[in-house]
Amino acid sequence: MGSVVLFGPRGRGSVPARVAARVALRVGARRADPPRHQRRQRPHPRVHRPIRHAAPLRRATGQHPDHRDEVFPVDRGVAGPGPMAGGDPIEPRFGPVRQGLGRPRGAGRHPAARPGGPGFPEGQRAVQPPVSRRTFLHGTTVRAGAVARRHGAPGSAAGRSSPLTGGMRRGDCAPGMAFDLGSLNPQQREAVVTHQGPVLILAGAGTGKTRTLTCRIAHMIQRGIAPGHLLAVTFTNKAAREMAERVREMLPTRDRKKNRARDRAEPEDPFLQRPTLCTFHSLCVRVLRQHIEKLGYKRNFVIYDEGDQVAAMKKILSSISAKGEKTDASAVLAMLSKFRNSGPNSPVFGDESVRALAEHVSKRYESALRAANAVDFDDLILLTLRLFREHPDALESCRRRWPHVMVDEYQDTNSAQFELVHALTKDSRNLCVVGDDDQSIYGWRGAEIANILDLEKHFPEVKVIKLEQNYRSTNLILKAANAVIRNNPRRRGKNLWSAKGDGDRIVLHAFATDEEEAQTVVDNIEFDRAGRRVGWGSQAILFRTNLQSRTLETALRKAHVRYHLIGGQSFFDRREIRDFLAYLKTFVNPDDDVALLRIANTPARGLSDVTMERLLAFSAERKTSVFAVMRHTDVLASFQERTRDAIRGFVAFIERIREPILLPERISLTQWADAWLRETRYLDDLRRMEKDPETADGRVRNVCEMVADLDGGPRRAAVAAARRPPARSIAVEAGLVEAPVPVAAAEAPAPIESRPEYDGSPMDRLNDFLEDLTLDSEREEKEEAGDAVTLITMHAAKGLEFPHVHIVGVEDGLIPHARSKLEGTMDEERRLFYVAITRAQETLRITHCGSRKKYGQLLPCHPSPFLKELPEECIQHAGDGSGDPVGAGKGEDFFAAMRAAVED
DNA sequence: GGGTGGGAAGTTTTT
DNA sequence: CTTCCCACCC
Ligand SMILES: Nc1ncnc2c1ncn2[C@@H]1O[C@H](COP(=O)(O)OP(=O)(O)OP(=O)(O)O)[C@@H](O)[C@H]1O
Repeated sequence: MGSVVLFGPRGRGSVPARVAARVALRVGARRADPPRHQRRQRPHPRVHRPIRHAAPLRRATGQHPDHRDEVFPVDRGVAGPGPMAGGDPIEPRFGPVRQGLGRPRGAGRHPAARPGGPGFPEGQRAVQPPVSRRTFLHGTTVRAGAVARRHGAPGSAAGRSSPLTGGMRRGDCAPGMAFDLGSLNPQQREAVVTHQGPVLILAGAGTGKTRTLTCRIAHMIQRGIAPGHLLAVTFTNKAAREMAERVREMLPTRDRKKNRARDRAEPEDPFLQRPTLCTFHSLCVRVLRQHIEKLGYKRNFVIYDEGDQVAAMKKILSSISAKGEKTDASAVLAMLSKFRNSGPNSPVFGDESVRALAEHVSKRYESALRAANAVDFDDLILLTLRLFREHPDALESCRRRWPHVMVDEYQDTNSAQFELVHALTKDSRNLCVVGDDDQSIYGWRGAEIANILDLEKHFPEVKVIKLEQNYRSTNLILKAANAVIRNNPRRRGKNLWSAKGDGDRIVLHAFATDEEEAQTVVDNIEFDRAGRRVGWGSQAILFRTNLQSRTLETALRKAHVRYHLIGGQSFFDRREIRDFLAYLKTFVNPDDDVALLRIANTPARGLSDVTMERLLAFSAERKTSVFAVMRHTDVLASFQERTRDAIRGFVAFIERIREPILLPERISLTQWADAWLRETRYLDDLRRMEKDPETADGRVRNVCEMVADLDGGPRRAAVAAARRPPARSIAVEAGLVEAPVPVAAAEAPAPIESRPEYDGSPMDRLNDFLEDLTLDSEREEKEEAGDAVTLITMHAAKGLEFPHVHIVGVEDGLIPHARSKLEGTMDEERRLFYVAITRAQETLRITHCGSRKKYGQLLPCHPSPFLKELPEECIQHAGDGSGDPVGAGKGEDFFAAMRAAVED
């Protein structure tokens, strides 16, 4: 593992999209069917990952330098041992501080100063965020449905200075103001300067909790605590990156060493290390990569995503249940997850036989994963706990490594995560957690509000800090949010206030259909942009379910509005992506049955359902992997000659392809994958199976981009692709890049030895790649996708803020969700609505419709009961489409008229 | 062993 | 409306 700020996601280019698959390996329809082709499964018609189709433009517009400058390790300044657990540093020993930066206190601040702006200290420019503004502009592309993306040239007008940009940022601190304590209110300051002992910041939305935490990190470093000793756990990888960025801006930059993709050697000296900012899961991966052999796993374990989990579970269920009987594997997994995560007060299964069955299934599942040297999301936490329990030395080394622990969004931690935190901090007592019980929205995932409300039980001496000033929203928005959340029982009341004025009223808007709703939201956005110079980037559309984004996307695309969809699990659900990843996993570890079964006969190579089923039976009987039994001579002998040859050929293929990745020599993984993909003719198969040539192209391109990503991530991918031999490159074939002109082709590629993207052994790099994808699927190449509207679920919006927010589909059955009524989780739904409202800084529009397309059928719906909880004086009803003047001005009418004119 | 068509089923939120 | 599964064809 490298010395990285964000591990899990390495500091390299990274890979977008998210994992979570319903599509799984078809193991398990009655005993265990091997994978089969899914037919007629087309890629999502919507362009979910616009990025994925942008490659051609990428090259055309040129690359931008990788500006990923490092801040840490920071200047060590005074030599001396780092503070040990519990010991406070003696003196500020932060190194030579650049003028105007990092002044311990009282430094003047210019909130308006942005990078490059006037009054900005020399040298600071370089710290501004990498200018890789890639945006997608719909409708400018070559082919329908595809999306082009451009990135502004470094420093171009697309940059921050543009009045048309804006958007989410959190814990914001303009560079230069550093963590000037004067910019904090007294309560925040107290949290920031309290470095020792447990601290709990329990405060409402927008009160600066995250910012306080960020400043605390910077302050601790400035006061001489070794950066390497700090651990801050965030809820998402994105949040971790943002926090790292903020901390970076607050501290002087010194060592400008290039952040190499795989700088595995971490300096011993904690002063030279960087603080650890990541999610619980990334943290555990990091710990486990180091220690997991103690638990009997191999170091190169893979992490199963949801699709893999379902596949594994199906296999088990079908083997134990009567044929024809089908149990919902994902439901079983959900139950299992709850059961495993919910600590001592685990739910009791009413029925004894159910309980026994659950235990049995759970055991089988665990051993299946272990046999495949795989762990799932829950395992990451649970195995780490087990490691700590069974190997005190490992625990001890982690405690020494991170004597200071911080957790953001603490209200959403589950029991296992609490235990983890507790294990780390029980002795040092240096724990700072931050959260808001009103924003606990992950109960369905095992989150325990009790973790935050009962922190005193475990840390009686905790210093509780309350923040009451909201810095985010105008008063009417805040008032409405408070009024809504007040309807929840059992909460810690808060008195939020804001110094911002009343601001605009919340605009409430009803529509007949969801399409109208989407259209009007887009109209409003365009009106704001044209008439008020409000950039797309400062607009966000929030919805309850991922499905709802479709209608919105269609409307946005039609209007040529750039947008940025967060979440939505399509990319990695695609068949070709899952296949490709299964191939990689198989090469990493052929004993991974789930992966192997998926690709064994994809493309068809004579290993039919029946054959694979028989092999699976053999493997169960002999308690070994499918791959292993494929090499047992007696097993082979039991097959017909043709099948036998097919099996032998497959085994030989796997062994031959994985050979180079078992060696330490650095290689180009892109070329490697390119070679075996061509050998298997997988892409041809893909194309053949697809009726529509355009979707086929899309699929092939997706795979090609993955292949290109293997070497150093997307940013370098285009370069790498362009350098490949023109004639045979699959990238060229796929139209991923244009065939390089002869001159470029003649240019000798830099030797592999000197290219940082090849650092590390192939096996390690593959593991990193898979890990990034599984853990941080959300990741964009660079957080700022340029000026684009954000489409996001209410859940994923937690912690973010936007000047202008649209909440759509606020209807009974969506929020609160129909299911939550059955489950009795109305309170959580209300919190979710509260979270959504409190994302808005300046304006908020809430919409709902009278009917909504569902199953392709228009179904009636009714306004959410939560709407009645909004105080009348905070809201304003917009016209219902009948021509009344509406909230945002005449925008809607204007556009509606225009549209009508155009469409006729 | 491989490919096709028809019918059924299902839709919360995510590391 | 979309995706998954099964039964039936070649
Ligand atoms: N003392 C302060 N002075 C000025 N602005 C502040 C101050 N504290 C926080 N802010 C600003 O308030 C906004 C909200 O801060 P932040 O995101 O840290 O709040 P939060 O409590 O973590 O919110 P949430 O509960 O929604 O996650 C940010 O834009 C931040 O820059």
